[in-house]
Amino acid sequence: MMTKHFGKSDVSELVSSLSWLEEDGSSQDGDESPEMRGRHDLNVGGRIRSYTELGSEDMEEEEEEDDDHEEEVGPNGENGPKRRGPKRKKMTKARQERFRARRVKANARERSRMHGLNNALDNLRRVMPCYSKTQKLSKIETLRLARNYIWALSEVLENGQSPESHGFVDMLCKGLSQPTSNLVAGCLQLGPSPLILNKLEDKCGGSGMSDVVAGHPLSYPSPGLPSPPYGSLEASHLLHMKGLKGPTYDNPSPNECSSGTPPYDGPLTPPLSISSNFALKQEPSPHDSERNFTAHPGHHYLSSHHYPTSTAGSLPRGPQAHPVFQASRYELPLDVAFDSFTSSHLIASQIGTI
DNA sequence: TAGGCCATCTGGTCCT
DNA sequence: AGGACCAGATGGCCTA
Repeated sequence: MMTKHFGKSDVSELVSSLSWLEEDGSSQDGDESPEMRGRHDLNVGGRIRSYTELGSEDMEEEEEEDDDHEEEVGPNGENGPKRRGPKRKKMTKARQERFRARRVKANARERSRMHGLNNALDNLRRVMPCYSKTQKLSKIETLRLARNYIWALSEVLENGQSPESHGFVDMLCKGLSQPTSNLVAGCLQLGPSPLILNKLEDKCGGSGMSDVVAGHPLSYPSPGLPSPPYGSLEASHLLHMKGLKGPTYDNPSPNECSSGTPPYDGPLTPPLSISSNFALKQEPSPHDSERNFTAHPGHHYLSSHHYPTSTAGSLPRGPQAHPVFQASRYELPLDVAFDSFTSSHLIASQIGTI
C-alpha cells in the first residue's frame, strides 16, 4: 500500500489555510459575495416559514402574496423593483406535491450530508490529543485544536521541540476557550489517570504497553486527579510522541491497546506518519513567514490572561471539570494535583518560584 | 434568563 | 433536471 507522506511545507500550507480559525467568532461576513448580500435582502420582511408549518392552503396563500409583491410600490411612489427571472407559474396541486416531494428528498440528503460531516468531525476528535467520549469538543473547538495540533507537530518537526514542552501545550491551546485549554493542558501534563493505566495494563498483560505509557513523562500517574470525562491523552498519541524521541522506541499497534475509548477504525494518518516525516528533507515553506503564530514561553497557559474567557462556560459541554482541577487554573495546588517532579517543576517554573 | 451549540429546514447557486 | 454545497433562519437543549 502506498502511503503519502506529508512534508513540512504541506503542513504549513494546511495550517495557513486554516488561519481563519484564529478569528474570534465564526462569522465570515467579510467574504460574503454580492449575490449573498442580495439574498439577505430577499429575506428581509419576514420569517421564512417552513413547509412543516405550512399547510397546502398556506402555500397557496404565500404564492398569492408573492404575486402581489410583483407590483410593489416604493416608498416614494415609484414602482419598486420587480422580481427578476421567469414569472412563477401558478402552484397547482400537482406542482405543490412535486415541490413538496423534492423538498423532502432534498432535506433528507442535506441531513445525511450533515451527518457525514459530523462523522468526519468525530473522527477528527478521536485523533486529537485529548479525545473524550463524554466531554466532546464543540465543532469549532475541534477545528481549532486540529489546526493547532498540526501546527505544533510541524514545530516539532522543524525545530525538534519536545512535545512535552510548555511551548507545545501553549501552541495546542492557542485560541481555544479556557475550558478547552484546561482540558488540553490537563491531558498533556497530567496524563491519564491510574485507572487508565491499570486498564492498559490489564489489556496488555502488564507488559510492554503499560510500561511504555507509564514511563512517559506526560503520563505520570496523578493520584487524586479526576479521570475522564476530563479527557485523556490517547495511548496512541503517547506512542506518537514517544516515537519522536528516538529510534529505539518499540511502537506497538495503536489498535492493540486502547485506553478505554472505542478504537478509531479510520486511518491514523496524521500522528502515525510523524516519525516517518523525520526522514523527509524539510524545505522552507513560502507560508512560513506568513504564520502569525508565536509560542509564548513563560506565559501561564492555565491563566485567564492568556486564554480569554469569552466563550468560557459553554465549552466543553457535559460534566464540568473537577473542582480541584478547576481550582488549579489559578491556585495550582501542587501538593494535591501535581506530585510528579516533571509537572511540579513545570508549573513551578511558570509561576516563578524557581 | 441569556448565551452557546446544535440539528434541521430552506432557497439560492453551481455543476454534471 | 437533479444533486451537492452553502449560508440564513429557527427552535430546542443545556449550562452558568
